[in-house]
Amino acid sequence: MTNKFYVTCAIPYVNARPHIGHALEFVQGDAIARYQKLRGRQVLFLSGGDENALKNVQAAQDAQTPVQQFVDRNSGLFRTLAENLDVQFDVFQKGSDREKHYPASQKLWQLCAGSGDIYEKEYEGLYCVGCEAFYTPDELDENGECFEHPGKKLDTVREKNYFFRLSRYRETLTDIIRGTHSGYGRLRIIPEKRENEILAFLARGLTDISISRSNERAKNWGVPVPGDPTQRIYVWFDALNIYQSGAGFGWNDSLYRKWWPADIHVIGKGILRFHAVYWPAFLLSAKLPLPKSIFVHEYFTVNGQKMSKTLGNVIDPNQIISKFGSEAVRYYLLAKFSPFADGDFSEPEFTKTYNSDLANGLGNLVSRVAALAQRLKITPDDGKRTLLLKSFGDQYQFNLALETIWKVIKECDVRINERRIWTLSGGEKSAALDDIIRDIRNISYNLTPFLPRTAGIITDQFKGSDIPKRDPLFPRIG
RNA sequence: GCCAGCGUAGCUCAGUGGUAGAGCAGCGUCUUCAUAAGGCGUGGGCCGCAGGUUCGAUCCCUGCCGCUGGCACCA
Repeated sequence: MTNKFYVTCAIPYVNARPHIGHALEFVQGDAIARYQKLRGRQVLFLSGGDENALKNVQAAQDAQTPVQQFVDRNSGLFRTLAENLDVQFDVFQKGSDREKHYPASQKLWQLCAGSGDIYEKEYEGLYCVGCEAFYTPDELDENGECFEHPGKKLDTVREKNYFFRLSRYRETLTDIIRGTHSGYGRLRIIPEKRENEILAFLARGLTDISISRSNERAKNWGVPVPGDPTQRIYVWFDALNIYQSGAGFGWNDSLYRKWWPADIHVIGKGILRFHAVYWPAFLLSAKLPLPKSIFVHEYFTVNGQKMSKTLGNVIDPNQIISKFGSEAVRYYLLAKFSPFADGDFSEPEFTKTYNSDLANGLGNLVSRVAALAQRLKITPDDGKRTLLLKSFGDQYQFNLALETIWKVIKECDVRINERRIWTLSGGEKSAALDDIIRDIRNISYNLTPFLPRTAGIITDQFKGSDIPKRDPLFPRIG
């Protein structure tokens, strides 16, 4: 078995600021990356910025900022969020990077073209000049006009585009996702309900998709189509390829061969089709290896309502982090939600969780044991560890993994009470504490993927024979 | 409209063809080593509604109501 593990987070659109949903995905990806490191694998963890979309150009115009400057600034916001959460990307690949990403996308295009899967076709659609976008009839109101610009007739526009022969890959993709293909390994979609959704989608048949835009429509922004300076590569064909371009594709073959294919793509449910159908189809066409799995998380509501700009309830994760600390945010996001169901983010619930689990649970246990251990000789850390999370790597159910760890915390509290350790003295007391401290060392070890900073502090505090008393890890709030 | 899933204690959720479970919140109590923390105990549920199958259904089937997701070029 290979010992490398390549994990990606989705490449966020950088036309707006990051919200709490981005924080969730970053933290999930980071926990997976750190877990695989804990298991001894060499890990590459990537995200990036989807910077070539037309929406970025429009948002930049609204902000009266040059496009490159705009996407650089907004990409920076996502990187800052990652840093604030202790999410350590090894690579943050920008889509506007002309040195690595542009040639990588053009290479993918040429490989697909070489397989005969790219062809020219007249595209005809209803174009709204106000939005500078095409619409399908069902996206319009009863007057056949777009919702943003009522009263404005849409134009029927014809344009030459390049199309990708997606239809050709329906059966192959179905077999690969089912795990019944003879030549390719299974592309696993987690959880199963999302796999079923994709299989149902494939069963209905596929039509070819447009993968380029005219310079005019693309506002001269994006990766030029190889051999046709009048067209730009459509953002989806281009953005997915960041997973490869960030790992050497098109500019460093040995690096690419070391890491590709991705072991897991962490994504939100809204972009599943692009990852489970389009992306593997592009790779099949290019005769490149396919990713091994796709982890699909769901979305947050805020106090019971959908997050939206118009409602003004978009949660800025940086504010929550500065109020509660990054470790508390990581804990809340990972422990208190099923990754496979929508969850409601509310600050009162956050505070409750913080106090009961982190302050009263983990933090208090660490404090009380450190106090009990004062002026005693404790058996130093022997480095022996038990991985409590053996089943975690299958489905990545962060909430269940943390529940398992918190059971051990509870058991420690119970043992301290039952044995009334504070009434013991001398060797009896040291022996009883040795037992508890072994568990605490084990807790911190198992906590590493989820709360890396806290795990580090506890490991350091409990490594020697003299255990220092320190300030509370999580001071109570309220 | 069609397809899939969900609807269980105040809150978040687990669960099984045979007297309903956990965590948090509440209440009582024990304890004092600890961040007024910890342990133990306890109250509280027509298991969405209406039928059906069954000796027996929260769990299986049907219908209805409510919510969520999918139904192609929408990050």
